[in-house]
Amino acid sequence: MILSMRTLYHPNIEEITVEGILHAFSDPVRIDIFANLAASECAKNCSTFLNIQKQALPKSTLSQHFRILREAGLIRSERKGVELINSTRCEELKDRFGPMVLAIVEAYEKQQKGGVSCTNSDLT
Amino acid sequence: MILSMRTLYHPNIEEITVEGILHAFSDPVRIDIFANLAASECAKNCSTFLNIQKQALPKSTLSQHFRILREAGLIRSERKGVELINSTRCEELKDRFGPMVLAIVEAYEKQQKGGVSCTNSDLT
DNA sequence: TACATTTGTTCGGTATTATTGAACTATTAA
DNA sequence: TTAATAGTTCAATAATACCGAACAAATGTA
Repeated sequence: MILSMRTLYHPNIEEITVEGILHAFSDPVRIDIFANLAASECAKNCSTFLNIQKQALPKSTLSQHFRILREAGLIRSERKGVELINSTRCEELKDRFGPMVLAIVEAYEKQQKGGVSCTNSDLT
Repeated sequence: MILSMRTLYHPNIEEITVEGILHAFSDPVRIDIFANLAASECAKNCSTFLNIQKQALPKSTLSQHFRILREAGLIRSERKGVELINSTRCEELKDRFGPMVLAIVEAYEKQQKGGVSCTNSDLT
C-alpha cells in the first residue's frame, strides 16, 4: 500500500482488531492522548499535545503516535488547511467492540484523577 | 529488588496501573493466554500453553510472557511442586478498574469466535 | 545416596521496534 | 516570492523482544 504524505490511512471498522487496539494503547503517551481526545468536546490538532505530557515530546515522535492511533482505528484525522484535526472513533468502536474502549478510558481517567503516587519503586 | 528463581513477585492491587495492564495485553500471545485462563474453570500451569498458539512457542518465551502478566498484576502464579499454577486476578481487578478487564476479554473472545479473516492485507 | 525426569528460569546474542534530530512536504498568508 | 506553520519521512541510535542453551528446583526411582 502506497501512502503519500497527504493520504491518511484509516482502517474500515471491520478491519480493526482487539490486538491492534491494545497495542496502540500500550504506550502511556498514546492512551493519554486518546483519553484526552475522548474527554474533550471538540476535535484537536496534533500540536495541541506537544506540551501536554510530563516531558515535552518532539513532533516527529508525536506524529508517529498519532499514526499508530489512526492505523489501529482509534482516531480519525482530517486535514483542515495546514493542520490535522483528530477525533476518536468511539461510537463506531462501541458498535463493534462493546464497552471495551470506554471502559479503558474510564479506568484510565479514574486512575489519573486519583493522584497516583508516581514516585514509586525505581528499580535501578 | 532481588528475586531468586523461587520468588514470584505479585504487585499489590493498589500498585497495579492501567498502563501496565494495557502493556501486558499489547502482545497477542499474552491476551490469548489471559483470555484462556479467564475462560477456564480451573487454573493451569505454564506448559499448558506451549502448544496452544498457532505456532508453538519456546518455553523461555512463554516464561517471559507469564512473568509480564504476573508483574502487571493480571495473573497469580502459585508453585505446586515442580509446576506453576496460574489463575487470573479478575475479581480484584474488577474492584479496582471496573469493567475494563472483563470488557477486553469479552471483546477478544467475540472476535476470536467470529472467525476473523486472518488472510487480510499483507502489506509488503 | 545418586540419577533421571519434569517444569520453569536465567543468560546472552540476535532481531525487531521505538525514538528523535534533521531535512522535507504541503498549505496558508503576506 | 518569501516566510511561517503543521506535520511527515528518513536514518542513526536506543531500547525491547525473542529464543536456544545452560541452569535451578522439585519429584520420582532404585
